[in-house]
Amino acid sequence: MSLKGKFFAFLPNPNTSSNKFFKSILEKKGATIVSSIQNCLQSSRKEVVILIEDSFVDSDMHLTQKDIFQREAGLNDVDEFLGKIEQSGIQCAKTSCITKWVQNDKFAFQKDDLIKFQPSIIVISDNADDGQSSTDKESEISTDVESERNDDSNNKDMIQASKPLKRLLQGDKGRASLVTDKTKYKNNELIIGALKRLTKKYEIEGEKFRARSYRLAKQSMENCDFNVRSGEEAHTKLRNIGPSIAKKIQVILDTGVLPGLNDSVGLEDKLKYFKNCYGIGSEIAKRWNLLNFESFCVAAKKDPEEFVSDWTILFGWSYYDDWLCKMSRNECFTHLKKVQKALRGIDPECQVELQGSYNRGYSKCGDIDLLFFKPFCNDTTELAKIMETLCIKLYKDGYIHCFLQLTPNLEKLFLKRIVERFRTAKIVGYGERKRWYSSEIIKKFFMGVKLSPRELEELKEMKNDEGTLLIEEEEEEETKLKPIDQYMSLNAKDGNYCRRLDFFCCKWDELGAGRIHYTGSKEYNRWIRILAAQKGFKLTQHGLFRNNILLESFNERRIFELLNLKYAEPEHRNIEWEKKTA
DNA sequence: AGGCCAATACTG
DNA sequence: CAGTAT
DNA sequence: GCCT
Repeated sequence: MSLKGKFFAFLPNPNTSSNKFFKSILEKKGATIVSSIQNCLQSSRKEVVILIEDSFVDSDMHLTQKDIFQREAGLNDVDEFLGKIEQSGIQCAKTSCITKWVQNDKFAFQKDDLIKFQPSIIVISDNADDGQSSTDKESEISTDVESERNDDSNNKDMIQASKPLKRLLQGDKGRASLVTDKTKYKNNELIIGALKRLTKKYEIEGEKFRARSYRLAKQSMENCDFNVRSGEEAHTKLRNIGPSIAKKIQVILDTGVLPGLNDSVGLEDKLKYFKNCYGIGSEIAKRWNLLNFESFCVAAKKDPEEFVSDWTILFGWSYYDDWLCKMSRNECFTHLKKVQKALRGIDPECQVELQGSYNRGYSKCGDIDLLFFKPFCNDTTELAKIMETLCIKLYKDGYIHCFLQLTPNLEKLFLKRIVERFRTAKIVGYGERKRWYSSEIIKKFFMGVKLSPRELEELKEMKNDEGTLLIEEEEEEETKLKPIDQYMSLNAKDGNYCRRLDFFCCKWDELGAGRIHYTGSKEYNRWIRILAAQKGFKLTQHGLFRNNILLESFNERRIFELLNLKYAEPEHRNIEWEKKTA
């Protein structure tokens, strides 16, 4: 297929990342991209095709969400503009037509590809129910978005929930007051600190809702603009502070220490020791603690079944210290390059991107999150196979040191290592287990990897990336594997740490939603999804929905727009950090 | 007394 | 389903 | 653990 002599223009915004990508596709085929839409109108060349982003075209091939379209395209009057296009006879199609052309290797319009400009009142006569309901839905959406916007500007729903978080996105005014409020009241600072620790404590113990209550109480304290003098005062004047927390506040004010917490610090640490191991969550940690285990070796002896049913715990134990240790951005990037290079030899069209804390600009990353996708490919099974092939290659190259999930193919390679770990742990019951793979095809790969000594040397010689804006995180004192458990350790003694590497894949059509999901942070995902739910949407890694109807999944910015949010760069999706730098 | 809850994928 | 993970 |  050659597109020589053909002209294309993208609307409403030619500079989105997806459109940039589409441009390069068309240019490769010989097409010319018209940057200014005014130009193509003036010259009134009929060979121009205008490509309009799918999300602005409804099922009847009419333009919807005109207000947003107008703003994004930088137009003064959409209707006037559309009139001109119609007059000149320029063809308009959905951007996704490119996908069709590429797949069929043919540039041609089919019957319903072209966007219609005549308002079709006729639709109703055909099938009253269908036509009616679908147009109803569209108008419902746009009016709702509209009314949300009005609400926001009146600051109505801002006061209700997650006030500090909303303020974060509101610019500098809110931030400044947040800071001055905070530092003025000494009592409150003390109480907030205590509530924060209690929240963390209950999170470790897996007490989801109790933790939530403390979190909400903490937020109330943070938004409180007077000095709290008694527990009773806090209870009556603030939301989310009930009798129990009020009582604790009173004790803090009286004695300066928080009740119950100092006593249970021991418990907290014991649970943490187990929970820090990959594969151990709050439930197993609690159980082992109740059984008075204080080390993995005791657990291995007295509760070997747990290790046989979830063998990944063995590797969590083996790499305990390494996996708690964070790496530099440079190292993260080196891992990406390594994977990318291997991927080119397997499927050059497949692409891979860093997500997670790296993407959010952290100077230290706990793991490497890689997202795989392939232009126009919506077949995750195909992606899964590519990833599996890649894993096999990287394992044979000595880069991958362990898998935390297996397919039959990977099991063949890796079984020896699992057996070796069981022997070292002196656990015998593993022989009864017949298979160690979970399913034929897996779509997420979790593993442990190490750079080669040579790559590590190169890394050391690299310049620091201090020049860029980096986000530092306060260091937490790390728990170390106890000496008694060291016999299983495969932790680095030479500075070459084992790193956690995750492969995810994503359908091409869901790239935007997938990026939001895997970029995180966890807290940000929670926050934005609650917000979405409050506005009647549902946000997942597969897209933004309303009444289970997909509204958008490809275009990241548009998801923000539909939620009436300003686009947040990944660096601004870090809740704790945003608060601190406010 | 019962709801609150991010939403989802994978394993046994 | 519970548990752990992202 | 707080809210309804």
